[in-house]
Amino acid sequence: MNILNDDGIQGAFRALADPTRREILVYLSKEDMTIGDVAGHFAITRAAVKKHLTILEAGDLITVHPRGRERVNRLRPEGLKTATDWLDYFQQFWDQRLDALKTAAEAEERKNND
Amino acid sequence: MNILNDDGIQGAFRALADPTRREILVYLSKEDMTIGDVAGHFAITRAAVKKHLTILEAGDLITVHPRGRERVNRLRPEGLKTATDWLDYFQQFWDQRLDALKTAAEAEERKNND
DNA sequence: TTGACATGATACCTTTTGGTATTATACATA
DNA sequence: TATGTATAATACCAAAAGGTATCATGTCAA
Repeated sequence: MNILNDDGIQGAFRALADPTRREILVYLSKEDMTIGDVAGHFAITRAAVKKHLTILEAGDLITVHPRGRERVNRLRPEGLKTATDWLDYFQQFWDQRLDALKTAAEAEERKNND
Repeated sequence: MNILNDDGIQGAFRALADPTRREILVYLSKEDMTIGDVAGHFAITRAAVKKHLTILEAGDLITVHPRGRERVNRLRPEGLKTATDWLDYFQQFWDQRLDALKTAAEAEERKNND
């Protein structure tokens, strides 16, 4: 239970919950981008993009690097790993239980399909 | 971009965004539970738990099986795999780019730390 | 210095979300 | 059948989320 309550997980999953933010991560996976660059790919205002980037930064999924009057947003793979690690906890006993769960579920189905 | 826009991803990540729901998933990973069972572990009402379970079901993270007057909630590992697969897309080029990103980032740091 | 431009910061609006309270329905059992 | 129990379904509320509009700030360049 301690492993699962690590701090940072909430920020990461919160940031990942929005489709626009996930799409931003895809863009940033290919190249670093300024706010303007990112906003160019969406039909929302720069201010809205900025909010998304702030949430992504708060979730440690990106880092922001001032460069002159611009701010370059860069993917932070380690942050995404936080979410991956949490889900991997489940994978551990999927491997153990997946078959058992499946057969048990199917047996239940047959039993309950009256 | 198509792989990443698969349907179901939004439901899964939306469901995972709430800490109570993630904790419910941990409980369900150990044993199937009725709504009452789950509610027994939290300080919120049954109705609130029911809402969380509805969202988890909508995200295909659990399945619900009526058994008499009870409803048994069961983890659905395949649903969690939806989120894992999406994150794995990033892992692919972490492996390719992680070192490059790190060294590039450190170089940027040095360049920008005036 | 002055102007253009990229971003930051608020204020405000609407929708969604997490929660409670309440009432209704279904079912096991005495 | 009557009754207690498990869940369903609403209605409602407060807070958070996603968005726009607006104005301030900082920086590059002429």
